[in-house]
Amino acid sequence: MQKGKQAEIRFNPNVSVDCVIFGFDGERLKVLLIDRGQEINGKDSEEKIYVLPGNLIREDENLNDAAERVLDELTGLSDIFLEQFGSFGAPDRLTKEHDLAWLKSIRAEPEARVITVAYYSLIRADQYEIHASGFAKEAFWYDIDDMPKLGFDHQDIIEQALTQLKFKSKYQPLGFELLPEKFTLGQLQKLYEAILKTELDKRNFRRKILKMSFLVPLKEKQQGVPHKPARYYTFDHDMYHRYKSNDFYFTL
Amino acid sequence: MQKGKQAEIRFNPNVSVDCVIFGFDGERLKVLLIDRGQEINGKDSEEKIYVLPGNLIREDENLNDAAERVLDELTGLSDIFLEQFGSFGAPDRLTKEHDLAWLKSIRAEPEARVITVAYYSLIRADQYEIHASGFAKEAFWYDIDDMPKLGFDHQDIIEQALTQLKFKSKYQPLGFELLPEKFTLGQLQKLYEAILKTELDKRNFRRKILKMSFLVPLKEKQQGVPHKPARYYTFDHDMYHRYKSNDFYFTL
DNA sequence: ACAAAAGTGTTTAATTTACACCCATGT
DNA sequence: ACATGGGTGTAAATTAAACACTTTTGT
Repeated sequence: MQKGKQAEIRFNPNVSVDCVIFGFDGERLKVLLIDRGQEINGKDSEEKIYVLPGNLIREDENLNDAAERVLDELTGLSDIFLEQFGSFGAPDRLTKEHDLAWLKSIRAEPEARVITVAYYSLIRADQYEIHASGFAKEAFWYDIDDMPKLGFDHQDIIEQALTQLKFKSKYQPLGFELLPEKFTLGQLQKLYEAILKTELDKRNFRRKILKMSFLVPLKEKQQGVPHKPARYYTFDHDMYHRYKSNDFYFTL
Repeated sequence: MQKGKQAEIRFNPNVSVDCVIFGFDGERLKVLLIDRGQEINGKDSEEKIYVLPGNLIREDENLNDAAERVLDELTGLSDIFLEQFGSFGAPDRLTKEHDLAWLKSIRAEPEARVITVAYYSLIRADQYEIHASGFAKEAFWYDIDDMPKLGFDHQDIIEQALTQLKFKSKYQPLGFELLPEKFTLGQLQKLYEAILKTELDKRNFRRKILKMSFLVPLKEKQQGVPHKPARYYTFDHDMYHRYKSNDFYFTL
């Protein structure tokens, strides 16, 4: 991420990154979408088109850096662990008129064939502040089961991200890189339930998840809740990686 | 642009595909590499550089098609199920002199920043014929534990492909899309052992693998082997996919 | 006092592991 | 006849699944 020599920044016209940021609010799984600020029917129709935060990569930056930069530029989110999960780029990706129209308004080569490298992450929706900027007019969390019309092939990209998230969460302890600092076991269970769309037995869940040695209980407990306050846990990165490299698997 | 044939074929200068083809010969795991036909020290030194089969994509083809085409063009392999597993493209990917020298000999824009989308597959090394063509002077199987010097970041790409293969084989029944038509359970076990680098108990392996309903025994048996001939099995694609979608997991 | 989620064990069923011998064939 | 890998079952240990009540807090 170098700034300064403004005139020097060149973008690669053929490669972009897109970020699928899943957010969990304690109840439901959401995705972060941006309103690209395009009036679709001339008048101020309600038909807006939403897209994933994404943009072209710079010629001098690697893919991961590009993903982090673009996410930051459009939504203000930084220091988020992003995991690459696939690349998309059918030549007929640009089939919708409004997509082309929009590209003409922001790109030097709007008709260039673009391959996008997709990343995803999972964060606590309420622990980060979103600030739309750049061409993002607004940025919102959308419930995964109730999404608006999306530009390009972003619907497809999100679906694949979800598949990946489900798969990973089933066979690995939910990429804890993707999780917030501290959490209660109830929250963690709800998260799993939201991702896997099943109900889990509380006692069995706790036993299994605690058997993995990288969950560490904190002294801190919930406050101000109208029920028995739950203990917070955090997780030990070192332990986690040792565990991970040791060919582990687990199942819920 | 590159080929004299038709003036119409245009390549995207910034995006390529690379194929990591794993081959199993009944004993060991190999990778298919091509000799790009470059004399490295002027004289006929033994220091050749090998690369994965890969090349730029066309402007009008999607990524999967590009991978299939490029693989076919360079090695003669077709009808092989390829699975995308990642994209690579550090801006400093082009650090080796000989890589640049070679690109200058075959590309219109040899210095362009290239992002490559990587695919892998696994086949029976002895059931396909390899015919090097295009810029591939030769194509060989190399033992996974005894590989020559590789161009670009191909060493890294292969390592990640192997990790992916290991991971998948552990949690899914080894992408049977990637397997040959018919096989004995002994061969299948050896394959798993080669990938996972462990020994497996024969009886337990058979029980577990047969419990999955998509392995179907054939009437055919081995012939001409100096021991009790083994039964051949094949696998039922439909069953496999039904199984797969049903949230299954399994472990060896 | 009540509503709401936290926290905690045991019994039963299913799965995994370890382990050894006979069989069919080619040389 | 012998060398080679194919093919088979069982008992013991581990892991998964089902299940209900008491605790702590805010209102």
